[in-house]
Amino acid sequence: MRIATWNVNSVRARGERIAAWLQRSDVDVAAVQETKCRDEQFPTELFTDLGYEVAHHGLSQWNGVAVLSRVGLEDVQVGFPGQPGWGDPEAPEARALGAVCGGVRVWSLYVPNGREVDDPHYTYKLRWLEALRAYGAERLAEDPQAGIALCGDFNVAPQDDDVWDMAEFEGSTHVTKPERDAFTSVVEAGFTEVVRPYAPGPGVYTYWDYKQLSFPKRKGMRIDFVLASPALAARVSGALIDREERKGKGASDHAPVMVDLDGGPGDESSAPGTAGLAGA
DNA sequence: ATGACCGTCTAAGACGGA
Repeated sequence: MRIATWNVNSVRARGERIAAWLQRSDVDVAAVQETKCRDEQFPTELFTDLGYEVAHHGLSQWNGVAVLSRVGLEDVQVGFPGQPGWGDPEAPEARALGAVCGGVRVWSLYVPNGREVDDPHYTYKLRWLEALRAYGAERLAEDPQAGIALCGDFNVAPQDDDVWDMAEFEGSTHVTKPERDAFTSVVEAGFTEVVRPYAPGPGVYTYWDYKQLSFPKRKGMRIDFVLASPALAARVSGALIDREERKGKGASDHAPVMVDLDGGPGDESSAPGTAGLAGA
């Protein structure tokens, strides 16, 4: 079974491109972030026409998360228990959607950006990650064998090698110790980041700014991850950051990230001739 | 070449992104 996570930066601006990528990449389950639309604006038919079921949660032109699956989509959860809110009055944003697909609970997560270190949005980001850790820890305490994938744009570069030049990030969000500690806490709650072993750095990223020729100059950040529960991590057989999809006109500023799992629907051993992911 | 921001809301700039 092949799962993917991708911050698409508007599903309306890029729907055809997303659909073509899904089909070309033989993806079974996709966790999608930054759809930038309300539910009634989501181009559902683009994906149902390809055999995917669709769950989307979007409240405005901001944020928006979806799960697309062709291996079943059940028990949809809008947000996770304890998810912090934003605004006045404070309310949860459209940043988390979970569904059980092919026996795996797949979460599409869009962690708040943080904006600036001295911005209230930064503390919101830290609270959000702490709440995610607490939720994940609770789920694993209830069922240590649960297959859970925390997929998404974490908006944290956990290691110095995850940005092109640490000196350029002096005083910036995404690389501060509190953010990295918050990310590490989710990992230490039992969720292994399963992509890095197959796509090691340095110089391997998932995001490149649209500005200043960042992509051709290879100035990127690794901020999109798949964090797997112990039972799920044991099934991972490969992973790939598809930087080809960042090329050309009409690309998202994030690349899709794919992970292959042994067993479950679409297992390679039961589908001869299907090539697995080779890694970086 | 992979090429010098992009998307949304709204009608010219503001906001968010990271």
